[in-house]
Amino acid sequence: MTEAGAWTDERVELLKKLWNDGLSASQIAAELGNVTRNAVIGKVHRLGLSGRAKSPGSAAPRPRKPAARPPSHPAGHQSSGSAGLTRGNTALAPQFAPEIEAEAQVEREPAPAEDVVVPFSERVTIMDLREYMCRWPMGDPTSPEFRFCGGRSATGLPYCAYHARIAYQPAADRRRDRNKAIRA
DNA sequence: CCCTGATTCGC
DNA sequence: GCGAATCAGG
Repeated sequence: MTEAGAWTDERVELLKKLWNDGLSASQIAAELGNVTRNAVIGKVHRLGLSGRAKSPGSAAPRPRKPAARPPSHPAGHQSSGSAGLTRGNTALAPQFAPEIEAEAQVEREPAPAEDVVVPFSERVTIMDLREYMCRWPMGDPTSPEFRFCGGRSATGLPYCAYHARIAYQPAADRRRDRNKAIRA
């Protein structure tokens, strides 16, 4: 039986596929199993796959990175039960170019408040809004009862995963979560 | 608060 | 080669 944390050809190929598909390192790690997102990223770099969705024209400035690493190496604290690598599996937004209608004037629907998807307890006012909270508007902004979704927003997104989908509605809906029943 | 990839460096 | 720790950013 091969080691679970070994990079076999199959795993490497799956890694390439998923990485090329736009999945995040943590998602790939969760999909592969028994590996951390760091391991995935490390392997990705080692394979030379780094820089997936970066600006090709602009060379990323890579000055110096002190990377001060203290001596003590605790290491080996991957709790979360045993093999359950299911922490923040937040859906990330695919990198698609926002369609801009320069000629046609598209009627903007006044973003129907999907109060049904967000419990009242989760809603927040602008006062309680944090950077990591979904800014999906709910209700009439002029109303004192105006609230925001307040859900956990994905990285770099103003909305939570759910509202991000509604807001952008990508042409090609990328399947995010896959039913992984293989967890015997 | 949460996450993302990038990099370093001991193993 | 591997990946935890760390950095830097969103």
